[in-house]
Amino acid sequence: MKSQLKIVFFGTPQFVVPVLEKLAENFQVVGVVTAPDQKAGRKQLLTPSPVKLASQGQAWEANVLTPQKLDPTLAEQLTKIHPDLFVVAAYGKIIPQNILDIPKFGALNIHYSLLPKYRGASPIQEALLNGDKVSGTSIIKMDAKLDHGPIVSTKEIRLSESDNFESLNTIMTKETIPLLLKTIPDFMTGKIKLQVQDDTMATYCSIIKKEDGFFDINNSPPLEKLDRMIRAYYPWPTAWTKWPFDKAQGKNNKIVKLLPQNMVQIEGKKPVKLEEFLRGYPDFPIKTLAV
RNA sequence: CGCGGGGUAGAGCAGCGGUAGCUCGUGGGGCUCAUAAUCCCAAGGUCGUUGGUUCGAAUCCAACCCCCGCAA
Repeated sequence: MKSQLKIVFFGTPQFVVPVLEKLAENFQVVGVVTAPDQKAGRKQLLTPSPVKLASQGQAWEANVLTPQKLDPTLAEQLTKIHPDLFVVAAYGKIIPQNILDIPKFGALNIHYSLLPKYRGASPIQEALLNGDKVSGTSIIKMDAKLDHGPIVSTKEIRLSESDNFESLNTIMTKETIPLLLKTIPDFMTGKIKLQVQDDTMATYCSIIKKEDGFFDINNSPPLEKLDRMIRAYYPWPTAWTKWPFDKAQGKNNKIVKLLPQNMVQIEGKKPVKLEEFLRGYPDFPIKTLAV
């Protein structure tokens, strides 16, 4: 039985596509807002966001919006659609209050941490960097402040020593989808009592930059920290360093990435096990990644 | 025409004009109570493809195919 609830979905990256798909199976997705096309790939071709690509051929294809700015024009477009609810998942921009006010039931946001902990753009990475044993996923009713609105529902997720950003992200999404599908009807009918976040407990994390993954090969961090970086920053930006290796004419600096599962990748080459890497590059200073 | 790295034995690499080499793995053998330890021997490569230059090319030139990093 498909609900007649009209939803507009806000999201951009690949990992959020399953959320959109499941929403579409259970509700009326009447529009999607996602990031504008960007140059990507080695050829620098203009590429639509994964969410936009996933919208091709779908019922809401005509209402895929890719605004540069969340301005009155967008508000007008959204108003025309007459949505009942927004669902926001890794959209990438802060949505102003006047837009959040458009749907009659407001906007829900999914966030991959146990709020108010790790508000911001990199909750999974932050949990991995801190070596947390438990994290989780939260659904909140959005307000204009960053990840600040009252909590609608949450679910704890236990982390393992081998989780990396990619794997944990997949787990989070998998756990969040059923929670979201269950939460939406309960939220609409007012069955759920919203829980205001305790701002005094809030912590924040900012968007990951490429340099965050860098470490000095001559002064590399303790193995435990390195291991956390490797897992938190995989597959991007990865824990990486610059390493000078001998070449016929002088020394050359190459980027070397450390990947989960004891894998190493030097610029221009495929990932290999550290053990194999060392056979070809016996001078590489890191001899083990075992914690 | 965004920038750059690379394609050489099963794997990771060196060689960069004169009949292919290192580490590891593999096979056989020795030493051991024994061994992922150690020693000896062996197998295994049309050096990405196609042309060109040369007495001679993995090594130089051209084109093409494939892989990858930056960037976004």
